[in-house]
Amino acid sequence: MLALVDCNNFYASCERVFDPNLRNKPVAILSNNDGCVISRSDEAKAIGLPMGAPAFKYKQFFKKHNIYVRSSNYPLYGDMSARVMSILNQFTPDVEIYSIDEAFLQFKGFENYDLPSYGNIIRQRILKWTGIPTSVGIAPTKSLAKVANKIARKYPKQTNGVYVIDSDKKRIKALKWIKIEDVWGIGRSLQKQLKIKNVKTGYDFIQLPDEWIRKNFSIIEWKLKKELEGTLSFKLEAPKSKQSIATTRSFETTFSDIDNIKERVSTFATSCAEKLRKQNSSCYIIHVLLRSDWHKKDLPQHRTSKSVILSYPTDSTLVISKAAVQAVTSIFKSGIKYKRAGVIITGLVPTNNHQLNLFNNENPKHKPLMQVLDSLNTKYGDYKIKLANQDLKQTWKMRQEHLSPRYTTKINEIIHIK
DNA sequence: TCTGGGGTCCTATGCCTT
DNA sequence: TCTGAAGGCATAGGACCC
Repeated sequence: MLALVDCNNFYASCERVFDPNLRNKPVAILSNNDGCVISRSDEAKAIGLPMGAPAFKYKQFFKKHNIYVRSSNYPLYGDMSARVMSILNQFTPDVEIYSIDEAFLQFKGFENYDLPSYGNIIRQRILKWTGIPTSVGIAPTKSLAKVANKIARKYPKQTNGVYVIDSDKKRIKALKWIKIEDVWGIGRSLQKQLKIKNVKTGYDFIQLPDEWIRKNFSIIEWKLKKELEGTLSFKLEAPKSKQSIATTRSFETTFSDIDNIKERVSTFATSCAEKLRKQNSSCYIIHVLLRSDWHKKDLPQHRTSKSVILSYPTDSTLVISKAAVQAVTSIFKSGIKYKRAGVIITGLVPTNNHQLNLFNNENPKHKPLMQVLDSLNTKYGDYKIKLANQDLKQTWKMRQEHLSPRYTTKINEIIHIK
């Protein structure tokens, strides 16, 4: 059996742990740049605040309904997540951290356990030790555990936050209950195709013939069907090293000049390179994206990207930034108002263990230079050492008007008790 | 004025080689 | 030497997740 443990309204719950004023009140958390709503408390959902609501359109709404608004505080959420996950590790050695707020637990050799009560112990311990409420779904497969979790979340009073699918009868009942768009792995596009075939629930989906699914969809949907029928197809995954590292952002305004875009791209490349060195990897593929404002339908649109393949793997900011800037210069079109750019690095290899190229290798001076750069940036934090082509005047800053303190990761922002 | 960001995986396509 | 089929690979783009 597998359990899916999911933190309820995770970001909103994290804010509540440290600010009791927010308890039992409607809370909304905004995305980067305070752009749109990405997490809501139950109270905010009940008022009718939709997921993804653009903050600027909902200013009045927030005010009218006394919704407490917070900017996203990722250092805080990341730290709270690590605490929750370490608690889960006490219950079984087989834990797959699926995302910042959820994890799958596998119970091998737990046949004699009373799983509903075990689920309850998990919930209670997390709540007591971290203050984060969770829901637990238990079932023979991951996809069914997801369904069970939805039921636990939807009916907290009846289920006490834990629901177990351990019989065919319960499985069929659950599948007849769950809407097709709420099934894990069914997104907007698939939902549209399935509605044409009159598939409205998870149960309708498993009635479709295997061949039809195989022909019209990808292998994933076929596996999904097996999972919903009770056959394990998605195994618990071991932690994998990352395939790619990305920094992509929307600009606070649009840019039509190459200089501003080069500066942004250089900054994104620098950030990717720092993340890369933190995990002791090097990369040899650099991918740059550039895109106009798709909300402005009347303006000419341009969406483009370019990859650069290096002849040797590198973790040098200088090399990665130079390649990214060259790439973006070659795809830039004048006369377009660009709104968003990004740098994605792939082809990741461990730095100390990669194949050396006979003729073409990293400039040996870069390694000590990067070490100095990283240690200075760690020491002086916000006053970073930058490349000359980055934003030296600090004119660019993310909007975060409602940011809570980093209670758990910065000593001078720790909670005060009066 | 102001509509997120970071990932993974799959498929279609085109080119090259066998 | 020509030709078509088939497989491998890289790339771009889409779909999905949180």
